[in-house]
Amino acid sequence: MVVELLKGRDKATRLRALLQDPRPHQHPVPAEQLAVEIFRSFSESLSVLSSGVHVASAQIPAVDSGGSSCSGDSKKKPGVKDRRGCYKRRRTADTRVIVSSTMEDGCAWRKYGQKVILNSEYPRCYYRCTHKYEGCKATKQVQRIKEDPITYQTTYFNKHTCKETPRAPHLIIHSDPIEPNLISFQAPEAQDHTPPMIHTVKQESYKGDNLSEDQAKSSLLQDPWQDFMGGLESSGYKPAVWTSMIMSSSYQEEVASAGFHHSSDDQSAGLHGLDLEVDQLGDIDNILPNCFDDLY
DNA sequence: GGAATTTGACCCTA
DNA sequence: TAGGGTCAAATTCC
Repeated sequence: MVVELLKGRDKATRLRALLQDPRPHQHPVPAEQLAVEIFRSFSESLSVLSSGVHVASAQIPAVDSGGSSCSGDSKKKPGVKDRRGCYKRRRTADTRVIVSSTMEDGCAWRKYGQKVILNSEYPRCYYRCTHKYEGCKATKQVQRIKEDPITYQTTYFNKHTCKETPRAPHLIIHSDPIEPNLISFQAPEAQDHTPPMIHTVKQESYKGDNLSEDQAKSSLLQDPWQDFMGGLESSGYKPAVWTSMIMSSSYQEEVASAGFHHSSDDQSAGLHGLDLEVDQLGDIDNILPNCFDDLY
């Protein structure tokens, strides 16, 4: 993991130099390739981190919830009995885990329970959507993190089927069992009604009326980003690592209708998500190297 | 007085 | 059978 983080930081530093250079075409490695490699370093690091945590929790009995209590007494024979008491609600595609400094997410929730969890210092709180009796099955569990008590881990189950929508997009640590390490932002519309999708935006042709090409691009890409950032600030989310931006379906249509091509191929999704961030934030000096420093 | 929260009891799963 | 998830009566809040 350390090796991958160092590689990533090195690539980010080179990308920064490239972007600051008035003659970027003279660099041997293009920015696009560096971005791909940076994204790969993030993925590899998170993959290593994930497998390491898994191994640790299997070897050390007394760790916090997340798989701890299943290991039990070392004298016990491995088998069915070792899973006793390890009941955990099964996660589905609608299950999302968010780590945040606040429990607030803009939705109306009603607390229906609180439990002391084995080996957890803090109780787990259970919430359901206020509109349960209108048929909304959305629930969430909130638990303070043992190692970082000012941080809450919120697990969402089921999508809101009511008209309630959160104010801000969310930092989602994993939204899909197939991609357990994906760190992504998901727009409210996408979170409520559509499965997570990473989309990319490339300018293919411009068919604007009175706006210049730059104005059109700016209006399409910058405004949602500013809303997104504003939403983050208002809701207290301060993520340290950003890897991709997930666009709502309505915004994809908006982008497409203005002459921008969008695609969702897995191979390039991370790259263009990263490109978007670089373009919009314009602060590459701090973002990428610091991401790796934070992880490191 | 209605809505939200608390909390002990019960249910479900592995 | 232990422990996580949910229910519902009691309590608190507005």
